[in-house]
Amino acid sequence: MTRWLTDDEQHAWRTFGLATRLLTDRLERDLLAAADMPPTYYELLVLLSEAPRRTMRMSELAHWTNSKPSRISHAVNKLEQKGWVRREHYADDRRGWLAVLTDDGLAALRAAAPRHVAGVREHLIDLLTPEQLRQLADISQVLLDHLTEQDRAAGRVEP
Amino acid sequence: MTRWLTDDEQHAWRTFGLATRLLTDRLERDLLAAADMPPTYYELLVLLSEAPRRTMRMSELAHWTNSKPSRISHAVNKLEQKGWVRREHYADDRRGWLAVLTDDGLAALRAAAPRHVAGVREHLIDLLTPEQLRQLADISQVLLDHLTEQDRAAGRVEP
DNA sequence: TAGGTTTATTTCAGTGCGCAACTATCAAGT
DNA sequence: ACTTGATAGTTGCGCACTGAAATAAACCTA
Repeated sequence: MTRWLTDDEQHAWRTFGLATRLLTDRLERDLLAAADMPPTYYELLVLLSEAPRRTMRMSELAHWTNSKPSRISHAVNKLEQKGWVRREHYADDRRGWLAVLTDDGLAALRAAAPRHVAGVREHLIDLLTPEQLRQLADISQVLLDHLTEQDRAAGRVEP
Repeated sequence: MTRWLTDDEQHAWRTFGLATRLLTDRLERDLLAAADMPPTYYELLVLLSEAPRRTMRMSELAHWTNSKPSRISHAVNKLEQKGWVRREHYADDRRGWLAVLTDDGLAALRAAAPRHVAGVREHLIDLLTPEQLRQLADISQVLLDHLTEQDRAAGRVEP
């Protein structure tokens, strides 16, 4: 027997679901239009740009984007073709590979960033009061803790 | 010159973005596993189930899922193959078509719903206090108003 | 050094989507 | 009535993304 949602819960869920979908659609469209950069790529470039030596192992990329290895392999192939990323052997374990963000890649990211930030401001940040922004961060943190905890319990990631 | 995000803003945005992505991924995976129903289909079935006579015009479906006509056409083809939806002429304008949710379709939806609701509870609703739920609804409403207002200003929908 | 495990790649197939071309219908003007 | 133009929807084609499975290479342990 199911615990159905109350009207308030239903309303919250629907509004939330629709709003987030529209928001992400919008940001992705804008990013693609402005920088010819699929959202998938952007995420990977950001991860690399913030990593030490602008470098990450393939498996790390897979972990933080929680995706299968093959997906990363495909994506890095594309990024390598564009000249934004290059592969390097991982010295300590020669099965492994490192993805390194090139200067061109960093430049592309820097070129795309302002538009993206402007979009985030326009469609999210600047719409909310500081109070609401704090609330949103708190709520998101709860969800995040829960979802990553789930993954951990399922034995999918390191502690 | 770009107004970059402050640390607080950055944190809110990242947490929010990641949390929503993980949440939707999770719910979609569960739904697919439990009901063999792609999230895309589910959305359409829900829309139809709540419409008068369980019926909607193709263009309405396109509007409320904000997607291109062709996408709806393809999707309804699939749903029709499954026997969950049937097409009917629209009497008042014979260019138009109605998508009608069949009894089988309603049954499939009813079968999938409990799992889905349980997931929404487990990964969202039950994690938050009533206060937080209200905050989330308010915030989402702000985003929603803004984004649909944008669409309207761009002349994409009726008032 | 044999056997099992881990890391990553590649091939292949499936999916979902949009664009462009097309058909059919309607609505307006002449 | 007849043309013209707009609207509703479909279809075919190609593209991009993803995952499953098979493979190869390096590693680890007994």
